[in-house]
Amino acid sequence: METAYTHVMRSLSDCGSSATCGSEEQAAIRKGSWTEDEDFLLTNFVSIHGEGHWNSVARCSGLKRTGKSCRLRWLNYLRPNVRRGNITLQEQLLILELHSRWGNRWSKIAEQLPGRTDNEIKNYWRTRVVKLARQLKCDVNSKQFRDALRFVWMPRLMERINASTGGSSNDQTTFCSNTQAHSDSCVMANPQMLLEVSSYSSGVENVQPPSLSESSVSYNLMGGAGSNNWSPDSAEMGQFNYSDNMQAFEPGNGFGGVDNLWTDENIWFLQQQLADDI
DNA sequence: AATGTCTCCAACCGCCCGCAC
DNA sequence: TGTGCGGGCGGTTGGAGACAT
Repeated sequence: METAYTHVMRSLSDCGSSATCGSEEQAAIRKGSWTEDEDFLLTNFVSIHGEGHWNSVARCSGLKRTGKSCRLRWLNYLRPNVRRGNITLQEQLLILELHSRWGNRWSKIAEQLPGRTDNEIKNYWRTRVVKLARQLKCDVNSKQFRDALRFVWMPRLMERINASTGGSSNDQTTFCSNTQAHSDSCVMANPQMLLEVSSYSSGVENVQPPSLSESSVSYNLMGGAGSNNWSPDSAEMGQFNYSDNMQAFEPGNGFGGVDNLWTDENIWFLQQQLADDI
């Protein structure tokens, strides 16, 4: 029985004797935006021969493109099931979470967002998150900014998700640790979002996104005392500590007892950004 | 209306890794 | 074991459109 792989190899091998496969045709490599005709050619070629062996695809399809260019165009644009359009609130939340865990592992993050490409996520991060860090005049990789994401931005996203889904107390899940005493500061989220997060994370081999517990329903956003000091260790444990709530970001309180980044002006600015822009 | 500036994102680049030989 | 090639990944760039002046 012929596998997809052997089919591709045989097809491309056949192509090797084709008149359209001459190296002289590669003399002028095209760059820049793809035309409709090029998209059509590539789509047809891949639908017949399958993905992979992109240099051969470039040679044999008649496209005056590099293999890398063909691969990129296919993966980021032409491939079926590519999701286009705005990143949803749920997706934003997941990106922030996964980035806090994995850093700039865009392809790994993209695996958890069906239909989204690493390029798209990378662009989102650069245009939205890095921009915000720049406006706050802090490094995007600094602890201060990461704290801002975890304690302000992500809870804010969850609030907006709740608001947009119109959940009631019956169809929401309260995100509290079992030992959390401050019930008034628990974060609520719609189970649908959790299910989406859960489905995103299925199939991950070694590590699970930190948003999930074993049951995929309870989500420990609330740490114990002193939980405002985020650490990679706590993330590794699968525990997010979004508390001790927004008080830490109120003007004059500073944050984490550390620096002077969280000036009144910065905090006000951040909250305005999150309220208006996200 | 014309020009300058900013934002977003598609595409490119260079590095690295795995695999075949 | 060394080498070359293909493919994947993250970083960066450039152009088009939106917006401001």
